[in-house]
Amino acid sequence: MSRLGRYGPPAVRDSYSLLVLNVSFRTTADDLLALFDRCGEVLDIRIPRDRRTGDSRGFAFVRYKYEDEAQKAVDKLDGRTVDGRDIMVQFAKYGPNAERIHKGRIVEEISKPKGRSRSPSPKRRYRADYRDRGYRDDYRDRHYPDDYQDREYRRSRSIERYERERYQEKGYRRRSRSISPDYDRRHRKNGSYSLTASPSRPRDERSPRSRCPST
DNA sequence: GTTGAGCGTT
Repeated sequence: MSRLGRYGPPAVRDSYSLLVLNVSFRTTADDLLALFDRCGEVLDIRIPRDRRTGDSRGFAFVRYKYEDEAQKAVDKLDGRTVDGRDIMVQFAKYGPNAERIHKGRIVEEISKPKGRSRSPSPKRRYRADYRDRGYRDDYRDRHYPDDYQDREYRRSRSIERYERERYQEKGYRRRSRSISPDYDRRHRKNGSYSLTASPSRPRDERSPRSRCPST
């Protein structure tokens, strides 16, 4: 048991990970570090990115060293507005937290009645969904776990809507031979609109306020 | 350029 005091890298069981949801897509780990570091000793912050696009998925993982600091961060930073979005901080289902954490969702399976009519997956996703959206066979050819496809499916929903609206809008413009004068003015350089105004944003320095006051 | 329920890399 005694490893001469050398425990190696910080194990997960020795740290407490927090899940930060509702994070803006452009929020980086550095931004979160500036907030969470004030509440305690942050070991590391990881922001999972999409394997295809590489963009942030909208959530991050903040790993604290002590539970009391992590709990304080949840109580203080939970609901705080970051980058224009109110983030949601809660314990992640990982490490020692997964055994005790009841926030967000029930991890235990005791709430699963067997006698009652079980409710299987009401929504069944076929690969046709991906093909319908125009995805290549390269992606569906790979064997991903159900969890992975589930996540990808949820993410693709927003993209699907965006592409659909964009396509419909374009088709409408195309079909419409006669363009309304408003459209012409909007796309005409003569009509200076605020949309093309110089986005000179004053670099407002961040005010280092102690979000987590010392006990 | 967009979107918004959730659980992750070495």
